[in-house]
Amino acid sequence: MSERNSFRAIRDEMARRIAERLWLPGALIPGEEVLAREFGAARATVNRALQELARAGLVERRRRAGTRVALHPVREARFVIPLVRQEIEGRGAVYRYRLLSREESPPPEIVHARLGLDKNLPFLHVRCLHLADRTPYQFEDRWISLDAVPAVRDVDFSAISPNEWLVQHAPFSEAEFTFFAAAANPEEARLLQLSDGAPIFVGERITWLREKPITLVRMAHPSSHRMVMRL
Amino acid sequence: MSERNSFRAIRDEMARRIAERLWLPGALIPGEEVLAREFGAARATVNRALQELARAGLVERRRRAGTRVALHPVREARFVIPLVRQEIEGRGAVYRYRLLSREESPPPEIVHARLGLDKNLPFLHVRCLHLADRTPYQFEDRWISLDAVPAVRDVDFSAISPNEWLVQHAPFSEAEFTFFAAAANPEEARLLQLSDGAPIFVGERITWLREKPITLVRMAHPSSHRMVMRL
DNA sequence: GAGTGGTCTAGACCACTCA
DNA sequence: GAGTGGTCTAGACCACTCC
Repeated sequence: MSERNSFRAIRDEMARRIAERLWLPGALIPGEEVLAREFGAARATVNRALQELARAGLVERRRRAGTRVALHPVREARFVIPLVRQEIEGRGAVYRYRLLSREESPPPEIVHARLGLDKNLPFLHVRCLHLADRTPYQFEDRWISLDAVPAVRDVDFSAISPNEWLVQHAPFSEAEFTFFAAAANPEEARLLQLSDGAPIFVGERITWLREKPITLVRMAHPSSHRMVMRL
Repeated sequence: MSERNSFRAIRDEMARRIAERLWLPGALIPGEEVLAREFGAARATVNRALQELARAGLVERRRRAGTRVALHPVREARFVIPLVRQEIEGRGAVYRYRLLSREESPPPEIVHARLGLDKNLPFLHVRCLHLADRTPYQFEDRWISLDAVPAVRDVDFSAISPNEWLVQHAPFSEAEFTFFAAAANPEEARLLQLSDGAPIFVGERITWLREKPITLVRMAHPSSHRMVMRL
């Protein structure tokens, strides 16, 4: 592993040259063929290394134009989409779950607009609370499309959370996440045991399966919540 | 493109089989050799398709054990680390920048602890404001290690923001991001034109170059701020 | 020990884009 | 048209892990 000619070694060596300014930002670096000769590797191996650097945002590649060191390393971080339960248990706390309400209901205008729907489709509205060691951790307010996930009609969600059930029964192909800060409304404050207007951390998620909206969920956390990711 | 035997087509077809439960969660799927025959492709091509599915969290692969459909699709989203300026200009607003203070100073206990430093190193403390169309967008409060980035002593940051300068002059190898909601303290409220105690969205970022801390920054946004990522 | 995925090679052809 | 990256192939060997 990490031999002189492994794609990892080649990738890391090239990353080093970029970090240490041997290859300057904006500069054209040698072509794959040349690098392959230099590193004593096949072109495919160099290609793999370069593709990883491109994915990491360190270089920009274009056919015919060649590979350049990125001017503004538009790097990206990855973050794992957790199950609330795993998130809580991962912190060594006991996970508890409480269903607050579950009813079929037409979604309010704002939800409708958020999902980009033109016609009125039947939805299931589920509200529940996730606790860590008896402390409120997340208030989940969710709309599930009965059109996209009809099976959900037969699930009562008293034992399993919608989060968990959907992960196992309703695959998605696309998702959009939005995070922001807000002031707790009276209900959120009560459920999360905060004072009125206290800052909360909100995550909103919409998922689709092939253009069809599956679910929209709003997850509210007390301001002690930390969302962490590493690069 | 997307021919029958391209790695994309193979990847998408396998993703479809997983989404439609033709391959059940936890089930072992055929080996690369078998799949290669089925798709009329080389094993390397199937391998690339499977590696992408594994990276997306749809399958889990282990040597000798084979490839299984993930039980809990631990999927991950990617988000790009933006330059504030690009973020603002990307919204069609005019970017403005104001330096508030710049001074060498030993970091407070809390910063010190956050960086995991044992000895007292010299730091540069920079505070500045980023505006979108004259509206406060982000208050940046940053500590830069003079030990790791000595060149920063000669930069006065009145014309270029530390964010932008560092991206171009101080590469990093590791980064940690933390996001949370908080209540604006009096200074933050004044600078962001909010009322005292209003909810703000805070991003904290620490970057390292080979174990050595480069900078710690706290970025505060008004609660109208949205952080969005797509999968 | 044997079976699976992980990686590498050498060669080939294609796709895109610049001149 | 020509040069660069993008992808595929066929074959090979290796590394890990389960039996």
